[in-house]
Amino acid sequence: MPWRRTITCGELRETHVGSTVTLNGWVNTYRSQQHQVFIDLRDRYGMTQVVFESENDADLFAAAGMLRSEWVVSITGTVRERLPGKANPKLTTGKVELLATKMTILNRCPATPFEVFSVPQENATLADPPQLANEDLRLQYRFLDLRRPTLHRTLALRHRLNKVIRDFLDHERFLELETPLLGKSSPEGARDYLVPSRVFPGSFFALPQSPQLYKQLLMVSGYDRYFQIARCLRDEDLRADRQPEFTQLDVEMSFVQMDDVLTLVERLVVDIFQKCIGVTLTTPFPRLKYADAMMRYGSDKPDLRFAMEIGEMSDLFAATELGPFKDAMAAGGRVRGINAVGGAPQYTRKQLDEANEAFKAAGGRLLAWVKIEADGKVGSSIAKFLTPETQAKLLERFAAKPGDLILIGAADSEDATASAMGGLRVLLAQKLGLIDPTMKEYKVAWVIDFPSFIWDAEEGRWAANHHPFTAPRDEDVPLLATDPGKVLAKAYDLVINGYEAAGGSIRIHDRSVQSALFGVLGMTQDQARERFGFLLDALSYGAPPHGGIAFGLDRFTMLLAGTTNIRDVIAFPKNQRARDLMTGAPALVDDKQLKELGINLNET
RNA sequence: GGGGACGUAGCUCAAUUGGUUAGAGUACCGGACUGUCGAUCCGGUGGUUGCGGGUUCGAGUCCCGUCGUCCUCGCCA
Repeated sequence: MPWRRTITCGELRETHVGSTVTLNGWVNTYRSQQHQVFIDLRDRYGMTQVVFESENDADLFAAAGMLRSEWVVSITGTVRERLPGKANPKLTTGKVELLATKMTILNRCPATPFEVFSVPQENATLADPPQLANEDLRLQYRFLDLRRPTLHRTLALRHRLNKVIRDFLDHERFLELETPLLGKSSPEGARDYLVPSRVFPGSFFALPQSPQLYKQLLMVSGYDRYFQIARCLRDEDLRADRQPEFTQLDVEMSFVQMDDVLTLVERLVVDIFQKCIGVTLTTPFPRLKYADAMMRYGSDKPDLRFAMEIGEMSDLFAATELGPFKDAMAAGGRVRGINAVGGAPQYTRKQLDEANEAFKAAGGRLLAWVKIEADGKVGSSIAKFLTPETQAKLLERFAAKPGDLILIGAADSEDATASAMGGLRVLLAQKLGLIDPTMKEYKVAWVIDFPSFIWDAEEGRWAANHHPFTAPRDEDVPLLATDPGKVLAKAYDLVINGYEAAGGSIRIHDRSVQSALFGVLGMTQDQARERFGFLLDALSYGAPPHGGIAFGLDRFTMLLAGTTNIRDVIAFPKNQRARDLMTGAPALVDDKQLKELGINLNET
């Protein structure tokens, strides 16, 4: 092929001056003058300026004048140093340019529905167009949006992440094994995506929510160190950090205890941060008990980049006549406070009212405020109910200084109070500018000692917090029979900057413990067998002690890339309603296809 | 299912209290220009203000409905 490239658009330097090369790429921008046409030619690797001069070849010059953005061309020419003072420091190739002698137009491109050209930056990288179009339009033309250099970089980062993981785990003697996509629906957990069976009309496969059951079976089969970079599917509503199909790094190990898993994962995470973005993390990662995390940060995945801890205030208001606080505590809730340090000037009375409304919408009873003005004067929305002693204790407890804003909230249960205050804590931090949206700082921690069970008030029974094969702490096993709410699990979450990056547990391999646990969940042996028959079978045939973890790789890539939008780290994502705006999926299918599957649609 | 924000030219946005012919930048088309680099300069094309209904002398603006996108609560072993 005469047009085949001999070098990429990011490589030419002064050492190439004088040589003849061929570049292939997209026209990024064009600048035409009377006697020169300049083209910035772009590919994955960078950008190179090509110049066409009228005095050399009139036909070629005329053809160059026709070029438009996003045309695909092959250009052969001579590398030459730019004229003195004409170097472009924003381009890595900026000291040279290609004097074109031959051009092949490989493909034309109509005016694009939005601008896709790249902008050279001061630090010699390429950035997005100055104004990004609406995301739905960009998703519809994802193949154009994906030309953006930041998306190229993010997907390359994702590749690197996968590679580092595979290298690390391979070196640790893990086997990468695949598990089925077409499986069996289980009643627990998220809503399944179903796939109808043609051979068995009326029967359905379920796409996996995770490879959880299979990886435990692999342990039973003696593959004592397994991992998989697995696609998982859950038919639940989406968020900025949730897609219906997402990728997990699934890991399981035999003959291990919790510390073995945590230590290995710490080494892996350190390796990832070092090799993917050059950030050095120190180990061991701090371990935070679930109960402490909920008390101090109001979240089981606290953002530890800022302090601003929540404090217990129930004792100060034990005898209060303030209705909402009194009622909340009578209902079993708590009164807790937080000091938005230096926040007093940032909040008007109206904004505090809005904060109260938001707090109530999040399940709280009342969010009161205490402002310490610059002159030390104290104002409060509940001044009538604050005795001087209470106020003094309050200020002392938060080490309040002039300019501080203390917010005190109550809700009808301990959990509700904690999470409402936790939501408030994050809002305050955002408002006070304590959170760097570009994620240049990373705070990594484990959250451990999760309760094994949560009370399902609707159903009036205990439900598994993690999943029903999560082992309780050894010392808590007796509590299964007496006080299930106090049982803590050998479960752990890896939390980074307020995101749950990974979660896992040690599994039960002891039959009597498993029975006791099913008992708590209100399941008889027969019911358990019916639901999890093959796994229980397998566990009874000589299961080794085992445990593992699963990473949300999309979220992990988000953290490494410094974005808060999961669609930025997935080549072809779905929108918030789980639609693919490019392909139009999901879509209606032929009656013939439905008929083969034995499916009749309801009239709607 | 609930709450919030948004929808105006291909794209990004503006349009005073409801008031005359809905503007700007960019893209696109044409022209000019001796080295540009998100080129510049001059000119031009481009609009069912998401869609439907209502109020009004008059609606981009107000009201109702609907569609779409994002954020969020519920939901997410």
